Amino acid sequence: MAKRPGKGPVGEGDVRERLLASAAALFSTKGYAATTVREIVERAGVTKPAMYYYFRSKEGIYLDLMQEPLQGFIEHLRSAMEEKGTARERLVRVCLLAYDDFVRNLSLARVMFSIYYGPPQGAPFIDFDAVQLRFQECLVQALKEGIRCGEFRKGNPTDMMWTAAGAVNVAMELELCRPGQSIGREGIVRMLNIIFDGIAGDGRGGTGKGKRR
Amino acid sequence: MAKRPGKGPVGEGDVRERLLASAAALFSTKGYAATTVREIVERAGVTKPAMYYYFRSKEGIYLDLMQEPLQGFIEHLRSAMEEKGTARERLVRVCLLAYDDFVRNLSLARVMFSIYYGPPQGAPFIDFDAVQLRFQECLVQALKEGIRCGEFRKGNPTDMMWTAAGAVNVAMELELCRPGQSIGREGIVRMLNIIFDGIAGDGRGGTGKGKRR
DNA sequence: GTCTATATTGAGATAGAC
DNA sequence: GTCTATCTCAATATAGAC
Repeated sequence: MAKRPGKGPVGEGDVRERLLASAAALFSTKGYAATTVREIVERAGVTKPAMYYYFRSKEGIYLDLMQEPLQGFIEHLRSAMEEKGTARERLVRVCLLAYDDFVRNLSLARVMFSIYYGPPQGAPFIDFDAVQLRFQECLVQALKEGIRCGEFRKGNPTDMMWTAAGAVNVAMELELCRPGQSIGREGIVRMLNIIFDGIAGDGRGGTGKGKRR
Repeated sequence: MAKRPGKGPVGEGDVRERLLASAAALFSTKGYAATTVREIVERAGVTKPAMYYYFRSKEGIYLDLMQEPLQGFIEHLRSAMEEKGTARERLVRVCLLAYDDFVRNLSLARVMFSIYYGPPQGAPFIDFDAVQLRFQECLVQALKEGIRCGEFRKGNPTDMMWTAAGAVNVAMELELCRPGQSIGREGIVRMLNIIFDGIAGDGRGGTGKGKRR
């Protein structure tokens, strides 16, 4: 009532949005446990009861914050898998999609990373693993199709999936801890090309050790 | 004085060791910020002043805990790079070494992961990036030698390094969040073989898309 | 060296006015 | 809806006895 009754395109954002943005920034720079609600509300320019009004607790604002981008990613995966193309194209597309979503929500992705791979920090449980699994299933599906139609050589699609997922993860992790040196989408494509083509000698006179299978 | 004056092989561990073990377990299951000094000392079976006697603070026990394995890893890298072998063998060796050290110190590695890739959680700064950089330099060195002597095809050694590092990271991350399904050392070797050999069609009648360069 | 007891600070959360 | 003021509890850290 005091500020905006909730009408029209909000310029700076209403209280709820400001609280979410503030929490995202703080959780991602200090961590969930190390962030206090006092800091969240101060940064948002409101007081504590405002936070407890919109979200029931510190856990509540965390859950509201994280779950929406995760649902979005699942949805993006679904549509991407419906598009056409060769197996290789589909694989690259899904990898870049994951990376794009990651970068778009970089702050929350940092929080997710630290909780998914590390200790929960007292934060309420979110099933990040289910999302990760969904992503990996998409990769495996593309790889299996590629193997079936002869686009890829025979082999263990799960191993191939992990190798490709590793390339995507590396690009994400670079974005997290050396933002300036990130290799970006182009880097992912180059890594995937390496995986597709291999790096062992191509007859230029190497030792030829790599010619297995 | 009350327990052991510090003589002979300590069976269960003296107070200092018990405190370190307790802190490692708690930091890795709850996170640095979410772990309290009270929990650390209770699990170690001592009282708070004992902790403040051996370490000056919660930050102190964290630093003592993390730094020793990091120094060990740097040292292991150094000796591994002095051994002989083909570039491919050296690359695989360094990757497995990193993985072995990671698994050996899994609890602390989990804490490191969450702080290196995520928010610092209020923990004092440790230059994990310098260690990571050292590891990557070893990989690049092996790759450059392999390219120079024709064992690997020409290409960007940095991109190749990231791809290999991604494979190692994936194995580590699986160990962290799906310990039962970890692909282990053998999985790393299989992923590196994929990177060496590529997964694109090998003339079995595929679309032949992969034959760039 | 290790304890009991306590100081001190700041956390998450709420009551109740407006 | 948003505030001031405050409750309650647990955190890190320390003083001082033994």
